[in-house]
Amino acid sequence: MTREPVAATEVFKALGDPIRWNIVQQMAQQEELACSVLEDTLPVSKPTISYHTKILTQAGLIEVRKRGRNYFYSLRREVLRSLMDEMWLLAPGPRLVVDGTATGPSSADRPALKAAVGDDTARPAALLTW
Amino acid sequence: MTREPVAATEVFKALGDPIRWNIVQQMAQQEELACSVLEDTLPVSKPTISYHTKILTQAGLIEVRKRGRNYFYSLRREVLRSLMDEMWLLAPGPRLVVDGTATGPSSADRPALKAAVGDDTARPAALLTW
DNA sequence: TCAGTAGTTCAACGGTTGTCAATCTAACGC
DNA sequence: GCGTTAGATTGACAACCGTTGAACTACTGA
Repeated sequence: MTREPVAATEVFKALGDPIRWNIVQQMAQQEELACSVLEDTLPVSKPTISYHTKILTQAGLIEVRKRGRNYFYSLRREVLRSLMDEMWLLAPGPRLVVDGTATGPSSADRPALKAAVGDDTARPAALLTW
Repeated sequence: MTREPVAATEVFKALGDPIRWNIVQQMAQQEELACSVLEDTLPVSKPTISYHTKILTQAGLIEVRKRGRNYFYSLRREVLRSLMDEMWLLAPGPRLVVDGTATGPSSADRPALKAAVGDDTARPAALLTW
């Protein structure tokens, strides 16, 4: 649930707390992160961890899986990526666009800034946007 | 001032407010933005605008220039880019890295994920990271 | 010199956020 | 069933945040 697009500011706000940023970074290392690990690695109590994971969930950044009485969290990288897309619109820089839809959610409706990489021969798989 | 590296969470927090995100987006459109424009386009009082621009400045996101009695703000895009770099570490995806230092602040000390684009001939100017 | 203007700083206020102890719920092992 | 455990929820509280009117500072133009 909470699969409707979340406002960018809500995601930013979720990432704007040291503990939550720490959680997200830990999750990026593994495919799935057990709640008990957070209890060991974070300097806060259980209710506080629960509070922070809830905020991350509401922001769409993590996904919760319950297995028996254990909880496992995983990072929804596509949310992070679409946030990067939004930021890229404000501060464009070197970036690769795989032709078609492979780059991410919003690669299709981006301003027409594309230019072929390398020489002028057709190279359909890689376009450089600046 | 405030040119020392700012913590990622502080920048996220600065971006996590609708009014501040609006300001940043407006700044991305022009090279420089007059304070008076913000007064016209935002639904808050002058002191509030001052408060938000101060937070954005402290986060390193904008730069202030005073000309006579007018203030002009400009976006520091490199801060946005280095934030994207940090996020990219957590959620890698297609991305172009210009060889050397042209990509941004942290392209040098990134994990060794680089691979040459296209065929195997040396193409020093463009590296694809995945 | 002096009134007017642009924007900041200050003080105060209500609302939100982060924290924890206590409590609750659901699954586990016996 | 029954005690134990993992983790969420609740309630309370202090700290922080966003907003504003009022006062202030610095520049402008006559």
